[in-house]
Amino acid sequence: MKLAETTGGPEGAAAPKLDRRRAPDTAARILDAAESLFSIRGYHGVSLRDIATQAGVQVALTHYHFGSKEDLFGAVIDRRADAHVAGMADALVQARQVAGDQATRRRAIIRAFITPIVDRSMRGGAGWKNYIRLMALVANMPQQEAFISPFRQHFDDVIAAYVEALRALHPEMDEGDVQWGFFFFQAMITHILAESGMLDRQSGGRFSSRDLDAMVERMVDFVGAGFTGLVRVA
Amino acid sequence: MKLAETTGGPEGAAAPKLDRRRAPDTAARILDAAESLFSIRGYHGVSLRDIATQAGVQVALTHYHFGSKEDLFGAVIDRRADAHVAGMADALVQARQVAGDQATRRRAIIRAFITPIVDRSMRGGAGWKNYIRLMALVANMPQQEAFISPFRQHFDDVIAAYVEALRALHPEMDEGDVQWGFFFFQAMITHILAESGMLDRQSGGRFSSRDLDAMVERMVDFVGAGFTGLVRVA
DNA sequence: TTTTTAGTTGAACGATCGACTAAATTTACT
DNA sequence: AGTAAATTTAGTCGATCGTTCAACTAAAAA
Repeated sequence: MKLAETTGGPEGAAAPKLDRRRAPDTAARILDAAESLFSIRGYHGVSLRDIATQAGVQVALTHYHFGSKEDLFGAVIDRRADAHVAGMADALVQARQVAGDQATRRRAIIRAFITPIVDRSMRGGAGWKNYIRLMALVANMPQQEAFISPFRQHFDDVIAAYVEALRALHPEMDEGDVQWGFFFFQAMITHILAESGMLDRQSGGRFSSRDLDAMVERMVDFVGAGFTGLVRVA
Repeated sequence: MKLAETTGGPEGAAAPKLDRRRAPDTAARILDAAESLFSIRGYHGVSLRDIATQAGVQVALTHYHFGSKEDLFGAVIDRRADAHVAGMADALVQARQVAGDQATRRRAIIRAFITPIVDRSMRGGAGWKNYIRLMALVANMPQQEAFISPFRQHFDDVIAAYVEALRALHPEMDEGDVQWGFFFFQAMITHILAESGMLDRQSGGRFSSRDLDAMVERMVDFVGAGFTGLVRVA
């Protein structure tokens, strides 16, 4: 997954410097186009020529900047991953400081998990909306390890931290049941984010993206109450 | 979108012959291969040559029997749709006859919705397992109207019937909130079924398909309790 | 038996795919 | 200004894509 590198010219001489003479925005435009197209039609449904055309550049530039098609896909994932993981981790830190009864603190953690995702999708601009949709698309093709493993590499730790926070909050529950609950929660998010892209494109859908805030509230209600259903009664 | 059918010969004469020219199962083999491959790699990730090879037939036969690639995809969907819709409708009829308090009857409806799906995936044979996985895969690419609309055409009515049954059970709830709850429920199912394909292929996964029955129970617990969280307190 | 029809075969079509290269152009630094 | 590195252009490569076709086989109908 190399980024812009020299095309293997005579490397006998010269310094190893990586100073980027001029890269106005070509690489970013390619990433934007790839992000947008991959998130809608999937990896196989998009050609490098599609991407180059939408970016307004030559096909060869995709190879120059990002290598193979798979590498480009990985670069799209990597670009925003760290920022997003950091946002999710921050939200968890704040949620852990919420005081109150068990239900209140649980709702805080649940809300903390989904808020950064929906926030970026709704208010982070077109790029983030596409990125979130791409995350959902990839999360739904688990058969293809090659596509999903880059995502897992980035997000596994922070997800585990959320599960641990919920587990600590529920000493009365089986650890496995807590994992089930969070798994159900993730499944809901994944599907809804995949669908949200359509919903604001054609306004005839079930709800507009403006209603996503309301949906988050209903989701926190639903998931928070759902966890109580997982407590085994003695 | 014809299936392998007898060519309507005059069966008035002779014995109960089971004629069939010389293509006893070619069309079905093509559908099986397409179902299996589409459900794993998606529409664009599969070529007609892949399908023909796995079916052990010539590429041209896919066009002879089913027309274009898109038509073949539609034929895969259509083959099992009616049987599956009927199963879901039957389960709802039985669930409506369950007596008890609100929570009990609600659990019956929830369980009725997911049981036919998981049942067919686990105990319906390889074909049904692939079909269910394909349903999940398609449900998660809502941007592509051409792929999802055939599914909706089949399943919209029976899904509406489930929502109506839950709504009748919850006169105290907003109709919109009932729809939210069922939408969350569907989202969970969709994602989990997409993932279940992987889980029994590589046994290192989080759970084996034998544990799917246990998962259904946890899911009924979770969703049933989740609905209580959607009731607006006055 | 002859004719008709459904099914199958193997090969090819034009188009497009991902990958790659050489040359031209632009930039940063001396 | 000169130069070397960085970037962009235009084009080619073999492979594969979905689709089409004419020829052929075998069973059903006449």
